[in-house]
Amino acid sequence: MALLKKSFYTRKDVVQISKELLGKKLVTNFNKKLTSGIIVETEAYRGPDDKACHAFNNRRTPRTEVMFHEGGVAYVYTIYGMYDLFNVVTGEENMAHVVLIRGLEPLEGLDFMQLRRGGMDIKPLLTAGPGRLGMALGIKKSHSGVNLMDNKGGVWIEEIGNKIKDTDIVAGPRVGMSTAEECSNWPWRFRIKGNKWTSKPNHVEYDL
DNA sequence: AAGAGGATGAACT
DNA sequence: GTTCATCCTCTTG
Repeated sequence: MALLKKSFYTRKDVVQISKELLGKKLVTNFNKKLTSGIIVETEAYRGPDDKACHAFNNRRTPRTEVMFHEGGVAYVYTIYGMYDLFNVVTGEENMAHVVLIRGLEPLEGLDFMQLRRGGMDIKPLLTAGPGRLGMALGIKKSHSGVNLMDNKGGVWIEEIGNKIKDTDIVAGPRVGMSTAEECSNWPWRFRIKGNKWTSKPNHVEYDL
């Protein structure tokens, strides 16, 4: 097992990190239930100048506080009352940069994922979409702030030598940005081209 | 195949 | 009281 190191997470360019997270292996291990998958879709959020980010303009609240932590921890929050979305905190301390994980290709613990998803068949709907993959992996809001660079918190990310080339990545606008105006058009949503385990594109996408 | 509406709760104003 | 970085089910064509 090769855990991603701090030097990966603390770089300044959250968009670059978003692209590099594609092809990495995300693992959870709660109560001896090991589940894992390849990250196939990500979305970048940049606090200081990104209206779509919870921490826009460096706004600190009890919820966003963890985003200002040094890179390498998890940021998890509940949306619409029912879904816990998993984000990776990046950048140096006091930089509110995060990457939302939106799609996962299942690798291990498929049976646990199915159980957590109500006995659903093994098909893309099992883990395509941030709410779905959070549920399949058993990630909850209480995991916000856990360290991703060791396996003590039950959540971590591994390097498995699966390098994704720029030509295998497509970019597109982000989702759910009704109040974010011009920021909603920033092409900061990345997916592995042709991968079936991602959520559906909502707009035109283009090659890098 | 595509769209509408409901479920549901925490954070913020 | 309003706002959500969502998902699921039920409807229509």
